[in-house]
Amino acid sequence: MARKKVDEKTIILNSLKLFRQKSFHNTSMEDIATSCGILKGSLYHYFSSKEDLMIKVIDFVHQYFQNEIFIHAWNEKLSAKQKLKKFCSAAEDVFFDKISGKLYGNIGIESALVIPEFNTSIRAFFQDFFNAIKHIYKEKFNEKTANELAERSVAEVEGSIMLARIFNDKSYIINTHKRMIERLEK
Amino acid sequence: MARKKVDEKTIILNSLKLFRQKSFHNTSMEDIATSCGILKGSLYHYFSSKEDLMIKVIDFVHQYFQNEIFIHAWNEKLSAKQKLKKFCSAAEDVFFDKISGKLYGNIGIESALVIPEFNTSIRAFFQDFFNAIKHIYKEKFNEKTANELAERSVAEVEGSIMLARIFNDKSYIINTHKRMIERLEK
Amino acid sequence: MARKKVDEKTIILNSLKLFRQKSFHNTSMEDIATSCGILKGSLYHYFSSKEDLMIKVIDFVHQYFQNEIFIHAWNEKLSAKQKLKKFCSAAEDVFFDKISGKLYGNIGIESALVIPEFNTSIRAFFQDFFNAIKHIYKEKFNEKTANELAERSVAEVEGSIMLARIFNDKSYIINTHKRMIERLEK
Amino acid sequence: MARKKVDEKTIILNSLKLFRQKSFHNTSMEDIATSCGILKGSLYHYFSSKEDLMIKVIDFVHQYFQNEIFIHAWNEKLSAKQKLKKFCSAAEDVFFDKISGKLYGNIGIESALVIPEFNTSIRAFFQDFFNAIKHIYKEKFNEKTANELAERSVAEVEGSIMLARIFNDKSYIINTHKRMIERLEK
DNA sequence: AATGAATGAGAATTCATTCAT
DNA sequence: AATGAATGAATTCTCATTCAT
Repeated sequence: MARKKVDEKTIILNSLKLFRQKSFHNTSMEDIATSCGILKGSLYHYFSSKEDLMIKVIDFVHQYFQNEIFIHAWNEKLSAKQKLKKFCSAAEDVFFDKISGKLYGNIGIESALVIPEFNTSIRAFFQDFFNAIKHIYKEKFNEKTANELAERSVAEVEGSIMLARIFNDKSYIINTHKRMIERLEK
Repeated sequence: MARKKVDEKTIILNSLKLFRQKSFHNTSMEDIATSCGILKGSLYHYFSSKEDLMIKVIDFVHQYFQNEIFIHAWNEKLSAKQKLKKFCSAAEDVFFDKISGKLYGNIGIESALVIPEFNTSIRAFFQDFFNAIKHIYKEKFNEKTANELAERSVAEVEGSIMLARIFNDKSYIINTHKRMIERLEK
Repeated sequence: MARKKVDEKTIILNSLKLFRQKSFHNTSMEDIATSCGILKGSLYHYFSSKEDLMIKVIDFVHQYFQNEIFIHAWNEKLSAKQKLKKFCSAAEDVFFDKISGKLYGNIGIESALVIPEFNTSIRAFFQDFFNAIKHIYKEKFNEKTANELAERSVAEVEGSIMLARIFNDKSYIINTHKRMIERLEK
Repeated sequence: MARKKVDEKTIILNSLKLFRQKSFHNTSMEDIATSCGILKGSLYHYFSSKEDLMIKVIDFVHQYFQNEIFIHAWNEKLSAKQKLKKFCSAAEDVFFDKISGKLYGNIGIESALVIPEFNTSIRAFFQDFFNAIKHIYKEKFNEKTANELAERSVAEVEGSIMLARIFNDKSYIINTHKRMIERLEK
């Protein structure tokens, strides 16, 4: 069965790391292959193109966020505030690499407009992000208000990730999270 | 032979349009030259490299925002609310192309990390953005609160521009602007 | 593990079909393997290279034509005209796929010059083709005339197969066959 | 205006030579560039893709045949026999390279099926080939007969070019031409 | 100033082939 | 025998950049 050096998931994880560090366009298939310890051509066993790989990376991120972050919003054993605290704390773990101290970007931002398929996957991600936040706020607020608070929160989180990277300062994200939690208390 | 077909500003304006529509990486020097009615090689009379051009585009945008948008924040003949309304309305003019109906992106988002020089220019831009908003809020709030409201506003605006493009729906931006104005009333 | 999924002949038949539909260069080893229900690597148990496979395909075609088409020329129970009619009818069965309605090409044309070994096999094929036709015409004509008629017929048949494919119209081949039969009557 | 090393026509001529010697698939863009004394990438100044180049090569051949060979069929100062003799003699000049002694193939044969655009161009070529021959035969024969003789001639010529290459013997073509001329005398 | 030709490095992708299991 | 993973060389194509005119 031949010496297996990598599997699909490893490639996706390595690609994700590179895409978040250097962006989609600044990462070559060669970079990805090297990071996996295989040759460029071998990537095409697993993914039919760089774009196919990107879509699978986006979907992996989506699923990861679903399982590790969004999920807290739906845990009905917790109060709204507890949900949101767990949510934010899990999100912070994703954006700050404790080991390297690096700040990671959100892969969607730069790639959304490259091909329509990327946008489809990215919309699905944000829809679930929005739904999770809205569900939390609905414990305290009516439909309309929860909706607005969720829209505002998603925008603010995404904007603060951008600012955090530009200024290399994670407090933008932390402050946004604090405000999201405070809003529950009013 | 020598007569001028274009000037630096025309190239910058055309580049800006393309970068906002298609992003830095998806715009080639050829695209830019074509949009200006000149040939690729001629661009190098004005800019030493694509990156040099990009920096000048960012600085142009910075200056444009300064003169057309941020400036309203410092017009002391206006009330805080009037300032902010003018500010937001001017910003909307920049992001929605009334003629084509298209939504334009924020060039900074995808290019900030390409080369350090981009980041320097982009930081300067956001610093002035932040200062303008903070100045408005300071009419009604103390230093600390104004600071926080400005940080929040900048993040929310940037996030909502991203969402507006992804979902092709400008109401994300309009709603953010509304909330920014409401905050003055509390 | 070891049980046979395919045999050499199945691979040759599948390859032949693909080579005739898509040509040698436009058919990959992967295409061939897929059409046989096995994996690419497994082909190398039967054939040492794509070229080795091609030679065996050509030789198979040669043998097939020998047994199914050329053979009628040597059946001395038949008249020359009967021989030729059977010959042509059998040939038509090979070039028109009654099920798919497709027209198949002659594999030799495009591959003759790829490697010398192909040419050797292809020459042997045409030699036998020519001999069969000449034998038929010799019943009615002298050596020299039969020779010329055979040369002419082989050229015309091959040219008409080409035209039939280009114009997707099998009547080129049918008309050529008609003329070959008419020539016996003069 | 920079040192011009090649022009479009030179590239087309060099490509034609290579395609006829080695076929479309066995000729790389690198081969073509080298034969022109330029680099691979420079070819894309003149042709947008290898296929685009191929179409222009086919169209060049078409035009060349039109001006150098088919044209004799329409020279009404000549008798039918004179037309055909000039036609055949001009054609022979194209297929035998007097300098190298090499026999050239007909580029259409192997490439007709690669992309639909090739087939369109190749059909146009054969249509004009057929029309020219038919016009000659119409001086002596009625519509129907001229039609059939033309169809037969085109097929026979193409088949004999193939045989000439396979057996490396130009007499296949010469004999076919002789027969075409003889048919006028019956 | 502008041109247009050429460059050359590098990108994605293809594919016949090898080989350990 | 068959697999499936990996190889590595080749191929098409892109694109920022240079430079003689």
